Amino acid sequence: MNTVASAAPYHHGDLRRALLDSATAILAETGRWDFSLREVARRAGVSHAASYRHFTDKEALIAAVALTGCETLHTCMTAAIDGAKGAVGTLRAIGQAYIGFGVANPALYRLMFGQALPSIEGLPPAVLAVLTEARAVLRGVILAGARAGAFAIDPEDEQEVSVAVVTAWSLVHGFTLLTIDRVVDREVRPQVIDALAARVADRLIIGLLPIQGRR
Amino acid sequence: MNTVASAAPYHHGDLRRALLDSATAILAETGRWDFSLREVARRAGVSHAASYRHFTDKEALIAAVALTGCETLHTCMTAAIDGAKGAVGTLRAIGQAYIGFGVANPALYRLMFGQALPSIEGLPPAVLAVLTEARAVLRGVILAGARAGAFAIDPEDEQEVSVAVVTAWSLVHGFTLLTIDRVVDREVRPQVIDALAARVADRLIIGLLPIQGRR
DNA sequence: CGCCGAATGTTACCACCGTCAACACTCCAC
DNA sequence: GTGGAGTGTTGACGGTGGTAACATTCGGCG
Repeated sequence: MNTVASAAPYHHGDLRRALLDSATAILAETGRWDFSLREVARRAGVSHAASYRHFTDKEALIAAVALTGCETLHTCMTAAIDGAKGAVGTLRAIGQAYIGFGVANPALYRLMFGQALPSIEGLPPAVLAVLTEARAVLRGVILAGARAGAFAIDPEDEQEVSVAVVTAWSLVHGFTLLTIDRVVDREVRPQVIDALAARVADRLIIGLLPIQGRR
Repeated sequence: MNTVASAAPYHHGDLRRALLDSATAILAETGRWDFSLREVARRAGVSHAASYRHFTDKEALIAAVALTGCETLHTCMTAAIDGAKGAVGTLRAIGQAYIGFGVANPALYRLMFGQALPSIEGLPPAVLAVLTEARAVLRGVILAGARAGAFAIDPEDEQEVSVAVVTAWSLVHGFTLLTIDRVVDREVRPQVIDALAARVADRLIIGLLPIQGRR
């Protein structure tokens, strides 16, 4: 029993958070999520079995990391919407935020969409909820644009709207991954990813604009 | 020493191939590539250390599996080109072949673009070569279309062509992954993926067409 | 204050894994 | 035939995920 502040207390305080931070740090440093649970524990300065008081599983820990990523991504997207004007501008802002998050956190992004999703079932419901809402946000933007006549989409046609949603999401998701994986880098090596992303987005948006608005 | 044919011979014959097949089978069945090397060996009816005569590493085995996937994908793409006419038709055919491969081999696809690519460096050069050629094929198609006036792209503008290549690849890659991960399924549940893919592709292609060709 | 149960962390242990080294069998070239 | 090269086996090592039994601390209740 030592009341000196510098002595490590038996109880950690917030070990759950500390473990998450350690795991996230390792993920960011190595780009891999096949680290050992024991290494995470070592890093948090705790014995290897302590994590089982906070996570049922190694997989559960990793899922929790992925969840924080989903939440951050969602925050980025909604923040981007707030600062944007017009349907096209909003769409662009969302895409930019999305890609920006992925490029800034490549390993986390790959974890979220690579391992955490071995088919969407069996996911922590929390992750699923965030993804669902993210899609709803995108759909809302496109729908609003369609209603305002900014896009050549019939807002009453569910299918057509869905196609646009899937198209936009696919483009942004694919671009993010190709950029992370450096496949894009070898095609064009842009000063800034943003510039390329903007031009790629243009190609999509041109396809969405009504005839008179194009080019 | 037993000359009876039914006795298992000491030498396997083509163990390398057998190990690859086992690993591929496990991958397809479970959707995961964190299987144990020992399980692969068991499946091939061989002792746990035998694989080290054919693969330096567990990672090497997995990379080899990914390589076969890359080759198959490349084959699918080139085959699709042969049967297609016109720039738009060819582009559509490539996309369809690409998506079809991904959907038919979800785990393999995810392995190829999820784990085998922790940034493109450090990849087996063979994989890299296949990817590079795949991109060249796509670029060739788009360039040809641009030269023929089928797309609103200046064939002399390297950047513009590259943007189109990245856009097309991003869209197809993203769509494939979202479909594999069942994210798309919850947006629209199409009778066939093909129909959705075609409509998504249309959105891209409309953006590529010259003005007079649209809609 | 003192005590007790719940929460949290530790140690000890298990089966299994990746990898290596030493050994066994088989095939082919001479 | 014989001797190496190639291929498969056995056995061992340290590390890992996971569990159980034990230790420590905290918070509430007398």
